[in-house]
Parts: sequence; C-alpha cells; structure tokens
Amino acid sequence: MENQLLIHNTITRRKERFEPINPPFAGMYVCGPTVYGDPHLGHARPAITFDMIFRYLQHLGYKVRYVRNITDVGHLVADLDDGDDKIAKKARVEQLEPMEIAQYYADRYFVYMDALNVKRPSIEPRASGHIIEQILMVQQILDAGFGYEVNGSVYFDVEKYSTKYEYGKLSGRVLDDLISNTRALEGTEEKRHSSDFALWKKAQPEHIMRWPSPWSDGFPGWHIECSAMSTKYLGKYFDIHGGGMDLLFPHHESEIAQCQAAIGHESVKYWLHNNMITINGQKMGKSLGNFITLDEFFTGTHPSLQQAYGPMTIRFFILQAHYRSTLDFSNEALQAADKGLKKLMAASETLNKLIQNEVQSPVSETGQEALTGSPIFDLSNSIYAAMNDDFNSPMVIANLFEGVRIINSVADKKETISVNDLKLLKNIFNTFLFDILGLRYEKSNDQRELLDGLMHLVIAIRQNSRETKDWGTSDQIRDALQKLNIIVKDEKEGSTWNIE
RNA sequence: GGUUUCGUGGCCGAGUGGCUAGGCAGCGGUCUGCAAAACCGUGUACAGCGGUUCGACUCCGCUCGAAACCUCCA
Repeated sequence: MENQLLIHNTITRRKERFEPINPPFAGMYVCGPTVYGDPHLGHARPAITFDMIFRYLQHLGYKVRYVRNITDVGHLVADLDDGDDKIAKKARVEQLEPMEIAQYYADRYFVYMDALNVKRPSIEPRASGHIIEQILMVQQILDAGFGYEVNGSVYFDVEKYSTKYEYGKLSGRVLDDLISNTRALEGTEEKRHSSDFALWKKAQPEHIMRWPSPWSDGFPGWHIECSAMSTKYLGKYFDIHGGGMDLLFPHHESEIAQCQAAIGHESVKYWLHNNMITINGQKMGKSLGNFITLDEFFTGTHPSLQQAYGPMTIRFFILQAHYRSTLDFSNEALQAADKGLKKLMAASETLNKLIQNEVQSPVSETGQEALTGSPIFDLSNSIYAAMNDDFNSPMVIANLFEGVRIINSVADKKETISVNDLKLLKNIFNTFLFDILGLRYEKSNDQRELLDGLMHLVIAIRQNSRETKDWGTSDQIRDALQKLNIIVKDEKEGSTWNIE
C-alpha cells in the first residue's frame, strides 16, 4: 500500500509517478460526449475508465475535481462541408431547436451513465455556456500573435507556432508530414496553411447556432472549448487530462498549442488516453455503421447480439481489459464476462454470510500479528500494486477471483480463515469490487416478469395439492400469499391472483 | 505514404529476461436424491525468421498480418 501510483503519460510515453501539483487536490479533465446521438459502447469506455480513476484517486485520499464537458456546439462536420456543426445539422433535419437536440441526448447520456454506475463528475460544463470564455481565449491567442483573422473567421497559425514550439509532440507527428499529407482537402482556401485549424468560424446565413464575437456572428472552433473550460475550472496548470485515443490528434494536440499560445505554457501534467473498442477487429464508429448503442445492449435488440447484456456486464467486460488496450467485442466474450461477474457477486454474498457466522480459527487469538504475511494480506498488497501500476484493473479482478476461491473454500469448510483476515477480505471486496471498480448487484430489469413467473409456479404447485385434496398445503399457500397482500381466488376455470 | 499501437493456448484477456496470471469453454474427479453451484486436478500459448544472452514469449532487427490516427468519431 505504500508503493507509489504510476500512471502512463501519453506525452512522455512512459509510466510516471503521480505527483499532483497541489496536493491533496487533484484536477482531472476528460473530454465528454458530443450530444447529438444516443450513447453507444464507445462512450462507455472512457466514462468507465475515468470513473474508475476518479474513484481510486478519491480512495487514495485526494480531493479530486473532475470536470467532464458536454459538447453541444462547435464540432464542425468538416471543413469541406459548409461549416455546419453536427447538432445544427441534426436540428434542421428534425425541425427542432438545436438546444432541444442537445438537451435530449444529454439527458439520455446521463440515464445510461447512471445505469453503468458512472459517478457524476464534479462539474459538467457545456460548451454553449462558455462562449465568452472561448472568445476571450481566441483573443489571447490573437494577441500573442499565433492566430489570424480572415473574413470574420479566426485560425490558429500552426506554421508560426512551430517556429517557436513543437506542434505534434503529443501525437508524434511532424509538421512537414502533415502539410504534405493534407493537400487533398478542399475548402481550406481561407487558411494560410492546410494544417491550421479554426478557432472561430463565421456563420453562414442558414447556420442556426451563432453567437456575436469581435470578428463575426459565428461559433467557436472545435478545440477551443476544452482549453477554455479546463482553464476556467482547473486553472492554467492542472494534473490529468483524459480522453479516447482517437482524440490525440488533432484535438488534444491543438489544445496543447492553444494553451501554450494563450497562457504561455502548457496546461496539462499527465495525459491519459483510453484505447478503442473494436467489433470483429474493427473500430466501432458511426461512419462504419457497426456501432451498438447502450440501449441496444441493455435490451438485446441489436441484430449482432445474441441476448441482452446488463449494464454491470458491460462495465465488467470493459474493466477486464486494461484501459490502454483495444478491447474486442463478441457475444462469446460478453457471455464469459457475464458468468464471471455472477461468480464474483455470488462469492461476495457468501462472504457476508461468513462474517455473520463468526468464523473462528486458532490464528484469530493472536490479533494483529495474524494479518501480516497471511494470504489475504498478500492479496490486498497485490491488488494495490496492480492499481498503482497504471490502474491495472484486469489484475485487480484476477486477484479478486483468488479471493473468490478462498471464500468458497471456507464456505465449504475446506479452509479456515482468521477473524482478522475475514475482516480484511470483506474490506477488500467492499473497497475494490464495489467502491473502485464500481460494480453492483444488477437490479432485475423487469420485476413484473419475475413476479409473474414466480406466481405462475406457486399457483401450479397449489393446483397440484388441490387436485390431490391436500388442503393443508393449498391453504398454507393461500394464507401465506394473503399476508403478502396477494389475494388468490379459486374460480371454475382455475385460480387467479392479484395484489391488493 | 506518414505517425502510433498490436499479434499470447478453443474464446476473452494480464504479465515477466529463468519461477502458476485470471475468466469463460472443454476433459477427469470430489460432493450431491437428481440437477446446479462449489472445490481439486488437467493444456509442451506466446505470428514467422534471424540476432544479443548461460538462458527470450519478454531485448534488438527484419518479414508477414491487424488496427487506430493523419477527415467528424470515445
């Protein structure tokens, strides 16, 4: 437990000791969803990954401020398009106010994140609520000489920036390569260089999301919101910035450049990136048409799903892989995850019963000494070691399964455990399984179905006893049900029941 | 083409220069009225070819294969 937390920093490509800038405080910013569509499996991975990190940092005693934005403006469809953004486009198609779209999908996002037991971040700022901050930051970049205005739009001057700083340090890109490889794009005539990116875009007349600015009525570019909001809520230099690996370039690369230009120094100490989820080895994405929404998972309605998978199964499935590895989806893998999770949860229940039974063993008499060097103590140590090694949740889970083995063996009276070890084991399960991995008992998604099934069974058993004139059993069932406010009526066609 | 990452037993997935990952599935057993669960046992896995080394799945090189990013995407 004494060992240090190591986290993999994308920008240095190595594991580094986590040393917060202002302990005991820790600031974490994670790129959240663009709310223009239903949340899918891809949204679940960063949400769950950084939720686990959030929970673990809190467990270690840090006072964490976790900021995750909601993008409700500003992500351009493409420069080659008409400068429209996703939400506005969808709004036109569906004849709705853009904010209706954003609100609807933001609400959906929260519902599904809640189902996945993802804790709400400390602050969830919306891009549309921070236009002023974004305009200010664009102005700072202009003042510093790293931006230029053309026809009411403002662009970041990557070429000029590169003469002083290194654009591409995060993603390992070289500017010359970028320039020679982006020539094919159209609609970039306003820019001085093809690698420049928009800080502010003038709105076309038909564009419905727009705000006044010193340059034009328009909307912010798609990187500036994260720079503006992270600076506002976490300061000019903060600890962790996270997001999906696909955001590395150009999004995070550009954030670095914007902060460097506007503030005069970089703003992030540790960059963390989760890897992608693949389906049949291919990235899941809208453009590929192979993405599965969380709703489809929970209801089992997607054609490629053999059954419905509960939120906890999804969460466990994701945590069974290291966050920096790609994770391949398949029914087989999810079914395995489902079974494994059930085994873990069942053992956890068994563990609670063991405690009630006050298991005794000779070791318990010796008190504290029993803890050090015991198998449970070793287990605890290796779980902390795994978490401290860049949040190695698969290793944590493997160790919990070792705990499962011990729990079941003790329950079978094949092994003994000291009272102290039992306390420690329970503590481990509470802390890691529930608090940090964030797993919980799955609520039955359809209580009514369960009730109907049970009642069908009870009525059938009672019917058997009535046919054999076993009135004792038949009355016992009816009276017991009555106490539960379930009234059984025997009619000619058979028995019916209803809840009072 | 460039950047980055990866290739582990039937499936999913950790990890390490020499010592059991783990889960699911399979097989054999114990237990059990039956079934399930549980427990025990069980697999010459590390893409291929070279090199470094006393020793490599682990380090280096090459080959083959895959993916992500370079254009909106978690």
